[in-house]
Amino acid sequence: MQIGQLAKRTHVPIDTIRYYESHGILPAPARRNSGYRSYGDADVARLHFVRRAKALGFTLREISELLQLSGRSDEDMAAVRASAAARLADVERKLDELTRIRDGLRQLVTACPGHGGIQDCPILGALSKEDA
Amino acid sequence: MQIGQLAKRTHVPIDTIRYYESHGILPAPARRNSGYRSYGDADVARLHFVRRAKALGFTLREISELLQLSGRSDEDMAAVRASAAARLADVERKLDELTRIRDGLRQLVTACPGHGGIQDCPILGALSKEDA
DNA sequence: CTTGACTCTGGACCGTGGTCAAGGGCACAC
DNA sequence: GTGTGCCCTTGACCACGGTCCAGAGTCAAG
Repeated sequence: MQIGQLAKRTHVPIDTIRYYESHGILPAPARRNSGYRSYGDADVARLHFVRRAKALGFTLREISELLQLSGRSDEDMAAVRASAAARLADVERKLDELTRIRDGLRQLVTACPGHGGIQDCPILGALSKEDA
Repeated sequence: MQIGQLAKRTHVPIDTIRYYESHGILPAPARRNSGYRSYGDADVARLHFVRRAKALGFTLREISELLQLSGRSDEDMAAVRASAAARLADVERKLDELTRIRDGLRQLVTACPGHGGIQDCPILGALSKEDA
């Protein structure tokens, strides 16, 4: 399979596939005599892996590490679990933060009557307050 | 007040203040004969505004627009409220997405026994699946 | 008068995750 | 052998939000 086929099957753009290769996320594939990259089903699986992991919020660096791990059959799965747990903790932290932000915005929107002179706007007032 | 004082009072680095000015977030301040920027209390308030709005997830572009609005006293506050409401909707969308991600990660972490050969790891298995 | 702290400008650089373009080679049909 | 479509590499460029640097000017204290 050449790169265009791989791109179509995985819905990952060609440029992005080459970008992944150059940044160590994907292994360098075999080449034909022509220099064309030659891919197999394992590469399709790897790109699916990348897509799904990205959807879960893993960075490309983390994905690369997971893929390294998955290639070493002597490894224990503890490291993989630890990575997922770290991601989970991170996501939960972000959820907390975003929830606080949502509550703050709700307060602002609720307090604002939505019409009248701008100098009376409680949103702008609240944002200009000294104390963080 | 010169830029170093403003930086100290607002806990915004000097370079960042100049960056804001060059990107239209802050107005160009008056200059002394020496060319030094000269700030007043209004600039302190504006930087507090920026800090707080950033903490609420507004982009610099949005903050800039809010500041433009707040400077035009003939404006109605409807536009301000609309901006905050748009931000709120955006945050709620992100919360939903992040919640889905959290649930996905929880499933993975729960399913993984945390030890054993990597070829049996349910996390790597789930991530490699074809279907998104 | 010198020293040190502060400020000025312009432009380079960072990380993240790509995206695009130029200038060339390869493969196959007609 | 020429057209068309695919592929190659290198390197520039994008948004975002800064951060840092060099080389020069300013200002106050000792």
